[in-house]
Amino acid sequence: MAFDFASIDLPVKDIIPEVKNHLENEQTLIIKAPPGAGKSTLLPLALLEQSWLGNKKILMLEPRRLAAKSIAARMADLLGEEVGQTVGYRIRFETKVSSETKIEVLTEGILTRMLHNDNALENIGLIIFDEFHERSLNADVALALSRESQQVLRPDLKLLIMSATLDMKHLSTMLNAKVVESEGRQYPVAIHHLEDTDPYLIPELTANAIIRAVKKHEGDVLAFLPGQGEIMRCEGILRNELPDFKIHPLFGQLPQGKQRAAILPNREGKRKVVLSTSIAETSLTIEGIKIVVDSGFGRHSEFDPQSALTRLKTHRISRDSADQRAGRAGRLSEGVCYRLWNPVTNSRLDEHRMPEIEQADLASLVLDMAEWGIRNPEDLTWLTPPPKGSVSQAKELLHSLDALEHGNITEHGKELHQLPTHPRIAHMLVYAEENDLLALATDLAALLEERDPLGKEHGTDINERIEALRRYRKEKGKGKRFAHIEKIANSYRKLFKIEAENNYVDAYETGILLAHAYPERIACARPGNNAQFQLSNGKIAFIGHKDDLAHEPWLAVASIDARDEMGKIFLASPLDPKDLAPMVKQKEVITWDYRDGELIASNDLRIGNIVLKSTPIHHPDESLRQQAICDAIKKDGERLLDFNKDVQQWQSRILSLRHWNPEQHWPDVSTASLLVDCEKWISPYINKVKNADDLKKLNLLEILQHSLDWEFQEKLEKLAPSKIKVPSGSNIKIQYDEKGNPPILAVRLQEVFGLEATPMINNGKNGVLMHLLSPGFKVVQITADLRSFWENTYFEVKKEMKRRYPKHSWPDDPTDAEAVRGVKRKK
DNA sequence: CTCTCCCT
Repeated sequence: MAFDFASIDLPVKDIIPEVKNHLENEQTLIIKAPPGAGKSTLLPLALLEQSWLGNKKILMLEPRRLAAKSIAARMADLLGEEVGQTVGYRIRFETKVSSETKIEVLTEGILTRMLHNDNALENIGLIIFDEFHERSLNADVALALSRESQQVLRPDLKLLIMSATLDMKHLSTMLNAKVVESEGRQYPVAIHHLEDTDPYLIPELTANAIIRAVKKHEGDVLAFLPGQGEIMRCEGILRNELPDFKIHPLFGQLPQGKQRAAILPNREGKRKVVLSTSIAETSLTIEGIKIVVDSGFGRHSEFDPQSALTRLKTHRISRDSADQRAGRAGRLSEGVCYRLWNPVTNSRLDEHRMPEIEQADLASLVLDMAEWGIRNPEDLTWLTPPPKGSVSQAKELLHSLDALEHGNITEHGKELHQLPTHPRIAHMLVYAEENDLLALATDLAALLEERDPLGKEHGTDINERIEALRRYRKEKGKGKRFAHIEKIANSYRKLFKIEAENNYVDAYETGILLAHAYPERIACARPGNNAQFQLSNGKIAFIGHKDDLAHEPWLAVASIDARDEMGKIFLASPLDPKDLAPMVKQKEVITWDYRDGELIASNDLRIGNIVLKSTPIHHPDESLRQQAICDAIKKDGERLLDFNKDVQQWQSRILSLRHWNPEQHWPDVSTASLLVDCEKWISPYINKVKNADDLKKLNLLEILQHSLDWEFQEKLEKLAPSKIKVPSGSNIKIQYDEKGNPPILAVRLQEVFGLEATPMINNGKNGVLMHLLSPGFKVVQITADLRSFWENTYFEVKKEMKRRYPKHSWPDDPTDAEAVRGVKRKK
């Protein structure tokens, strides 16, 4: 285990003494180091023989399997050893460690597993989080859990967080940790901002920028575009415009051979242009790039807790992503980067990429926590807490899979948690085990977890993929894609100790398995709507007209993009409705029909939102009826109820007081919060309501006034009156602002003759903003200080008014004159 | 009728 640091020249070497020093005394430390500093290989080796480590091990977390393996290999190489001796690695279904191993490189999800087996991580002395700036869900979970372990069980456990660009302040405050900063090894990159692109013109404008850049500069080009579609269009343009260049697309779905061709230096001696998705930002490195062209857009999936579906979104990238992309031009020598956005847009970019936890499916996380005995993930300390909506969706799903009961993990839930996969797939595997369908389920699990091995031209039937996988297995075929999937399927078979099956696939068996993994995605053809389906979660989805599955009456959907109006189905299987019998529920349903604006009550047989049979009910249960009305109000109350001007003023009066006098605790009567809690105030008034007309007729102002405590009602009239009496005798309505801005009193100038100063409200604490109007109700002056107006500006205004309204009275001393409503003739 | 990336 001899290792000579003197022979190595990497920037991170300079900070090693400082890091050692801090770790002597501190439990948690942050290292900020740009890529290329050498931190991932040198630091763990440098820390091996620290006395505080004793004979405990170092764990280092990596976001990707490939990185975990190659970093372990590099470290072993530096020690002159094989992987598995001093340095080993663990990724899912693959472990290379021995009793000698002191440094284990893991992918991030593995740590959570290890923590479950040994909460205290007894033989671990240090956990290193590499590439923490990527903020993957698993890294955030790993940090939260190891912090918990450090605080509760293992005060001697040390944590080292390494990151390239990150919100260091937030991180170091939250972890109460010092930051050590290292230089990078990076050549300067000259950055040029061009004009903003319209997202629809990305391929054309990127192509233009590339064509101009290759004329001005030497070297190969790497361009970042959001996705496959844009890459193909850009490629088409460049093939015509730059015939002497080698053009390489690069994205995840591309076969491995073509990916390699894009990454490796080309032999033909032609200059090269690589058109890539964000895959080249972190996962793949292309050597020899001197020019980066960045469209400024990327694509990512967003989880919608409402439907438990994800959707792909095209978004502007964050500044740290943009910097990382630009840095790709400066790895070997000086470079240049063209950005398709202007300096103003640049100043408005988000600083950091959004942490995955904010927009991910949290089912695994919530099950993990439940296994730890943590009922609410919010109870842990998070860098970014998991969003409430996603947490409650996850809980709901886990309850429906019988993994949780009243928030606690069940025996079935523990069984699911044991399996190294998403709870949905685990649930499917357990069902398969009980129904003798495991061989099929393991093939299916592997296919569901990985990228679709077949292209779009193959349609959406997942059974075609299973058959292709089985053919591959039987014929010992080639093809990297199926090799990868077969490896995972095989790992699952080993787990369950079963043999592979290579015979034909019963599509209905696939269907019922999928229906167990994705019960809310059971789909029933919509009568009369070709290739459209009603999903059990309420959503409508469509499939290509020419697709083999387009005419199936029932589908079990595996993969779907939520879209806005209608989801698009990517993978599914035919389904035999007879198999669904155990999932059919009888339910009395009362719903608000938004189209006709009335309540409908029926006794239904349903699978989620798919109605199999419906019998009308004439006298529905009163409490269900009321609940249905309240649900409708919650969803669409702003339209269903009569929020007229008077109601709005009442709301603004209270909201203003809420701002002005926080110590009085005025209730939040904004429309949104009223609707959320509508049961509390509207219930007594809706027992006769049957339809939209009845709702509209409710006197909302009266109802809301009654909902207020008597004390508040009185105070409201005193502190924020709805009207003010002016000298002319008119009662003028005050226009309050819901944000607490000064309320407006719009009144004709002549009606306030004799009023010396601005009227005050809220016990004399707040003045109104006077909009003084001409006799024709045009604003002639806005003032918060009436006295000053009379003394200064009035005479100017008077001149103008006299000219335009000569028949009216415009006295010289307005504070002493008689106020008038209409025309008062001059004497 | 636009499919990013990654992980137990």
